[in-house]
Amino acid sequence: MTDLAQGPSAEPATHVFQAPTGTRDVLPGESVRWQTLVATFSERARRAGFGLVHTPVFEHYEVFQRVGEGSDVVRKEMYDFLDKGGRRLVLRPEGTAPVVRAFVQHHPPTPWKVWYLSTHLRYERPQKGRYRQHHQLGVEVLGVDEPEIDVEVIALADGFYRDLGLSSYTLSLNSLGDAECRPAYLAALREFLVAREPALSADARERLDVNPLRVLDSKRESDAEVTADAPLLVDHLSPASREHFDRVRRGLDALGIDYEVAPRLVRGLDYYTRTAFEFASTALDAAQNAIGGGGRYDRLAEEMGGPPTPGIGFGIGIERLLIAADAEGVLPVVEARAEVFVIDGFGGEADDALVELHRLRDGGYVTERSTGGRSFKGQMKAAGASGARYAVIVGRHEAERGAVAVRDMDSGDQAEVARAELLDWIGERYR
RNA sequence: GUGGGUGUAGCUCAGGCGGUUAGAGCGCCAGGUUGUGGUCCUGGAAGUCGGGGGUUCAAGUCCCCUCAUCCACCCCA
Repeated sequence: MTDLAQGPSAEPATHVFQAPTGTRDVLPGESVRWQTLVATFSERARRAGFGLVHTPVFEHYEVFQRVGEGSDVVRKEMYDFLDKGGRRLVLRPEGTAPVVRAFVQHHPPTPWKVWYLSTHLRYERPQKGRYRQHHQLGVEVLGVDEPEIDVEVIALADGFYRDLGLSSYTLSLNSLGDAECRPAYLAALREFLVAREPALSADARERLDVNPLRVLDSKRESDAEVTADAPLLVDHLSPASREHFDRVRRGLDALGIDYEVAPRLVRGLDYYTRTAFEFASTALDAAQNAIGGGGRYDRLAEEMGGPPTPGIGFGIGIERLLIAADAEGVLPVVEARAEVFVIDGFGGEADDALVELHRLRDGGYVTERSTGGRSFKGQMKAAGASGARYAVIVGRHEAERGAVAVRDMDSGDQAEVARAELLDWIGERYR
């Protein structure tokens, strides 16, 4: 990172009081949808026995280095910097590595099942559905090897989508093999690719060295042609990986979760082993259609200095999920509505309206008033706009009788109610 | 990181081949008698035309740079 002490740049300050490139503010309205997402996910996770975990927004560089030199996330997208103590730190680009680091650090009993809502930062060129700061809901399970847990994890994501009302999405499934079968397969793949290297794109050739698997999921047509008859890992799985994969498929079938085997699905993080999966929205025509993805990472805990511990998890991007929800017309933005609106008929010369406002709020009602000393008529307009069902008019005429007027904003009916009975009166009708 | 599109009022957008005080719809505010919203009518506030430089008698309009944003590539959530 550049030295901040070099001083302010000379460029005009037209943009510095805007959210930085690739970041966005979540304002009321939109944030209500976030709350819905989080509450829905939280409930799903709770019922499946997951506990909430928070990890720091930054970690030591090495935590993510383990994620893999072959991944773009590590190679070119990390926000890394030296702090004032000379530590090399990284703003968290993904969610799994920090959770595994926490697992290794605290060595909780297994199975360790956690969910999270976390902020992620990656230095990339933003576009719709891809931001420099984004948020993910995710889960991780440490210490369970059996394929049924893979099914549980995938089913959790699927159930969450369905809870939200999403239906236009697909699940792609693949196995990336294990330590027994992957090395031999990689050698065979590399041999195949090296023989055809001149025909590959520059990007693909570069990947050939760092992670040949990634050449397979290149979206470039010319590369796809070259690798059309390349050996596929699903055909070279070890008996153990084969069986694991088959049992995951059997479990998904048993739960009625549709999927397609995607032999070229690799995913961008190097730590995946065996099960890898990705959910993609079919309601989006944009290139950013992955609404969730994950897989198994059986070596990661050990690589971080912990005991050999299998793991599996997924992440779901909130911003992107909301775009998919919009495309499907679910989870609409709902404006906040007041339940009761208090009109001050004293023109600010008495505090009666203020008192009623707070009695109503204490009584549990979403209660609003208008600010700015507006006229009676202006306050009525505000009451209408607030969506409140009742306007409580606190004014001189009624005050003489120790009462207020309550107007039903839908029907226009208006009644006089003793102040002492206001809460009961509204309670009978509202609740 | 590469290529392309777009930046005019809070929002969505008009502004011919440069030419007077830059417009519309929606929204917002205020009125349409004394304390009553929604519809309607009238009026009003609100714009560094993204920013900087250049060409010109004259630039929202043309040129260059820059910033932001969107799209594609790459990759991912």
